[in-house]
Parts: sequence; structure tokens; C-alpha cells
Amino acid sequence: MNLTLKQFRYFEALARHGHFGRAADACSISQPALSMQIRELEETLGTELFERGARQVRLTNFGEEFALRVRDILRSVDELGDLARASRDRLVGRLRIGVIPTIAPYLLPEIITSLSGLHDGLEIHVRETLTSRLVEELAEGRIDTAIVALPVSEPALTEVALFNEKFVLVRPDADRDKPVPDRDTLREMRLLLLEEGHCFRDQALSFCNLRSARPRELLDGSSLSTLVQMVGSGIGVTLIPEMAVPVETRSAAVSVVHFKDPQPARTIGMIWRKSSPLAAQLHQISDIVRRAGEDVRSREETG
Amino acid sequence: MNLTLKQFRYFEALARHGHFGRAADACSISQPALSMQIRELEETLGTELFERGARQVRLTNFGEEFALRVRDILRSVDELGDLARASRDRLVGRLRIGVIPTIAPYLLPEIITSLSGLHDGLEIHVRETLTSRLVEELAEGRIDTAIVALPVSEPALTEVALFNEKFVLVRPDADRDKPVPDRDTLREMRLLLLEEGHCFRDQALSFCNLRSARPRELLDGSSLSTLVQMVGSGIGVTLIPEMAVPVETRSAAVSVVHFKDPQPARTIGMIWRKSSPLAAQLHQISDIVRRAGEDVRSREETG
DNA sequence: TGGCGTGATAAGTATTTCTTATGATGAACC
DNA sequence: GGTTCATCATAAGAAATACTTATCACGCCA
Repeated sequence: MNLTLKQFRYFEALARHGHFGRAADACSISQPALSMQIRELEETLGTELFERGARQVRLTNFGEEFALRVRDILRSVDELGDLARASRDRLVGRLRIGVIPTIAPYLLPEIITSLSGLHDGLEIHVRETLTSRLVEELAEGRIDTAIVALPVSEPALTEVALFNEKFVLVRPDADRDKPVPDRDTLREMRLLLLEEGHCFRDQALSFCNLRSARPRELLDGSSLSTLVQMVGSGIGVTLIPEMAVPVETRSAAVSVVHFKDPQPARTIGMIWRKSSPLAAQLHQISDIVRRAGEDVRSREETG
Repeated sequence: MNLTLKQFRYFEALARHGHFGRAADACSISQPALSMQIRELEETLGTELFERGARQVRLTNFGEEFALRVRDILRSVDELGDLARASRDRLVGRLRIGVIPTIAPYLLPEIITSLSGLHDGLEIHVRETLTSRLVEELAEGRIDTAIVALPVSEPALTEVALFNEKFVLVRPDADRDKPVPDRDTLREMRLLLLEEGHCFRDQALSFCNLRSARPRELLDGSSLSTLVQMVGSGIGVTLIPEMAVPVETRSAAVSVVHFKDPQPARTIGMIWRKSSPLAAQLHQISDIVRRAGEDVRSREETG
């Protein structure tokens, strides 16, 4: 036989009451049931825990020591229950969130502020990389959720749309007064794009009705920031998501214009494993992220 | 339902193996049995511990935290078993031993030396008082054993004889060359005795064939040491147990003589509750005490 | 699409644990 | 000194629990 928590609970009651009948009452069982479990416990241990006197039940020396430890254990076990109850509703512990590079710099500060304000004691890990890798890491359980451009169309993943964001044209400041190009004239221009793998590259190309582009410059490992700086140097033009405008165009000699309808845009959403037990919390979080995105974009409009 | 250690063990195995089948093997149960217990555990907690992927079983955030604590608990529980095993054979913890005043000063130093030498980490509490009170305290579980003169004849107590000790006559040094009195001549002398309640008083009286004595001096709260000093002052004579001779007659102007046969004597023994779970250890201890007594008495003879 | 690996579910069985009834023992009380 | 009371142990049958084997469901992979 093995030690059981039930035996510990009965033992603790008996140690406290010093009386089989009353201890059994306290445990809501019959007195023989308690007797049997105590005997079982003593047999398992190979030692007597109580000295049964005619009129009193006393702990032995060993029983005293045993009681101290058992109380510790029972306390720890009860804490487990509390812990579970606490973590059932609100998100606790670690949240590993992946974000694509064309969103991360603009949205993350807001997200992290909101999340850590609402969920005290939440540890946030951020992973910034391409969608394909995020999906991999999601499948492997290395991150809990990711913020990407939809659709991802992975059957194992849940997708939740957060908001749409338009793409804007960034061109040298000198071009400020030129007319807004349409997608066809855009194709004629020297369009600077991120390296392959970035979804934003594909989205931009698709807007221009291009399947692929032979880049004249290799921009491996570069960022929207780099692109904008290059535009400022008069090398060409580029597209950036509108959320990036305030950050990226502040310190560059560039001008920004919106396209005429139909404007290019993409849907930003959150994804997570369908099997994730965090699903409920992730839905809550998606609301927070949506609000964060709205805040950022409204700041842009007014700023 | 309640949390059980069994569930914790299964959970730990599953957390370790990340695979229901292999974890079940490790627990020597079937896979469904493990599945059920894990589900039960999760339902009890109201939280998911594992995320069941198609090809892998992963701990959730909460599961990770849970695993840490569960491992702690299981370790504590296993330690309980070790603790029991360790304390089964040798005596550990606290030993509360009572001794009557006419033995304590002469035997205790030796006993304590032997006991604490043999049982490392044994905490010895000594209670020195009259037999009647020792028996009371034994019954109440306030001491574990007592060293007294036998018989005590309490049905609830085990008696173990340790050794016999003779009584010797202590008389003023001036009487050194007088003949050894017998019990009848002793009755004529001015016999100094301990106050009522001391068994040694009764034993001495019984040797003289007296049922009681009207003491001419009230010696309440006194000791053999006091008696001997009084004898040295020429007030009367007294009897002391032979074990007390070296200590008590060293610094007094008294002479000591043995009686002729039949010499007065008493049996010193150990007593403890029949229900005491320490019985086995107490038997061992009684051997140690017996040897201690022999050592003390042999030192007396040669010294 | 069919086989494979894996976990969940189902049904029946074994084991454990509980309850009620009763026995044994020592203490208290005439 | 028996009688009664209190208390814990034991016994036997009932209830609850845990386990086993067999089977299903699902996703993955070829």
C-alpha cells in the first residue's frame, strides 16, 4: 500500500482531536473508517503514530514529527487548489507572443503597456520574426500566440481578425506635389521592398498585380525603417503600413500619400493553436490588442 | 473529488514523458487509467494541465508551475517514508525519563552518558520526583519511562527489574568500632528518615519491622545528603542505598557498615506504559540502564 | 485515402473504502 | 466487585473508485 493524502487528512484530524470519534466526525466519516485508515497508515510506515490509551489518544514522538511534516504537505496541496483557482480566470505566468516585424515596433509598446497593466504578474515574452516561422513555433508550442497578417490558413490554428490597416506610399519629399500614382503607374516606379519572406512584401506586390519582383537592391535583413531612409535619399519609393507612418517618416525627407480607392490594405489578426488551453484568455487578449491597434492608428490620424 | 497523491504521481510521470502510453508504462498501469486520472485531476483543478497536441503532450503554463510544486510535495512525502524507516529501529527524538530522588544523583550521570553516546540525536528530559507522581505522569503521557523501586504494581505499567541494591547503615564516625546492629537494635536507635512519600523511607521502616515512625525531626524536602550530614553531626543514624555511599559519605564524619544477612535491599527497575509504542526501545534502554547501575556499584566497591 | 500512432471513451471487473453492527477493554461508579 | 459507560477495534456487506481490455476518434503521413 501507499501513502495517501486521505490518510494524511484523517491523521491530521486525529492528531488535532486526540479522539477517534470526534476526528471521524470532523472528517464526515464513520469512526471505523478512520480507524482503518490510521492503521493502514501506521502499517505502511511500519511505525506507530499514536499511542492508544484507554481514555486518550496521544501522538508518539515520531507522530509529532510526522504531524509537522504532514501539515506542511497538506498546506502545499491546498495551495495548489488556490493556485489553480487563481489561474483559471485571469492569465498568469508567461505569455509568449510572436509578432511580425512590420507590426512589432508600432504596436508592441502599446500592447505590452495594456497587458501588463491589466494582468498583474504576467510575464511577456516577445518573438519577432516572419509569419512562416511564427507558425512553426506556434505548432511546436514555443509561443502561445502570434500577431500576423491574415489569412494564415493553417487548419490547426484559430484566426481572429483585429483590424485592417491601409498601405501608404512613401516617396521623396521632392515628389510632394506630384499626383498620387495608381497601381499601374506604381509598377513603373522603382519600388523598394523588404526581402523575400516578409508577408508585407507579398502584399505590396499583389497590390501592384506583380507576382514577383527582381529587386535591384538586396535588402536582406532590413526593415521598413531602412526602406524609408533609402526613399529619403531619393533612391525610389516604397509602401508602408499606415501604423508605421508616425515612427518611420518623422526623421526622413519623405512625403506620405494615401492611395485612391481601392486602397491597398491588409488584415491584422491573432492566431493560436486550436488546442491551446489559453483560448479563452487569448480571446480576451485579442480584444486588448485590437484596442491597442485602434489607439495607435487614431494617434496617427490626429498627430 | 479531491486531489490525491496517486494523481500527482501520474501527473509527474506524464509531465516527464510527455506521452500517455509511456507514462502509463512507467506507472505500471494501462493508458486509459492514466488518462482518466489526469482528466480527473484537471477537472478537480478546473484548469488544463496539459495541452494535447496531435503528436505531443505539453504542459501548459499552469502545468509547469503545478509540476514544480507537485515535485516538491512528492519529495516531502517520500521523505516521510524514509523518516519512518529511520525511526523504526533506533530511538529518536525526545525521551522523557523519570527517576526517584534516591537514585537520580548516583545513576543519572552514567545513564545520560551511555544513552546520548549510543543514540545520537536523542533528546533526554529528566524528571526527578516521588514514585507516586512519576506513576501519575506516566499514565498521563507526560513521561515515557521511570526508574523506581519495584514493585509498583500498576496493571497498566510494564515493570522490568534492573538490579538489587543493599541498604547500608550510616552512623557517626565515633561509632566506627561498635558492633553492627541488627534490625531490632536499629529500632532502638534514633533513625533519621526522609519525609513521607519517599519509597526509600518505607523500605527502611519495613526492614525495621515498623509500620510507621513518628519522626522527631521533620525533614520535609530533604535529601539523603542532608540525612548524612545530620548523622555526621551526631544526631542519629540513617540508612542509605549503597549506590549513594561514594557520593554522600565523602565529606561527612560518618562511618558506613553493611548489615549482616538478611541484608536490607530493594529492587530497582524501569516502568513504562504497556501501551507505549516505545516498548521495544525501552527494553533496549533498560539494558543500558542496568549496565550503568552495575558500573556505578562496581566503582563503589573498588573505590 | 488508408494505415499508423495516439489519446479518449465504454463496459465490465477488481479493489478499495465506507457503513452499520458488534466485540473487547479499561475506567468510573455505585 | 460487578455494572455501566466510553472508546477503539473488528467484521461483513454495500458503495464507490480505480483498473483492465476492447474500441473509437482524430490527425498525421505516405
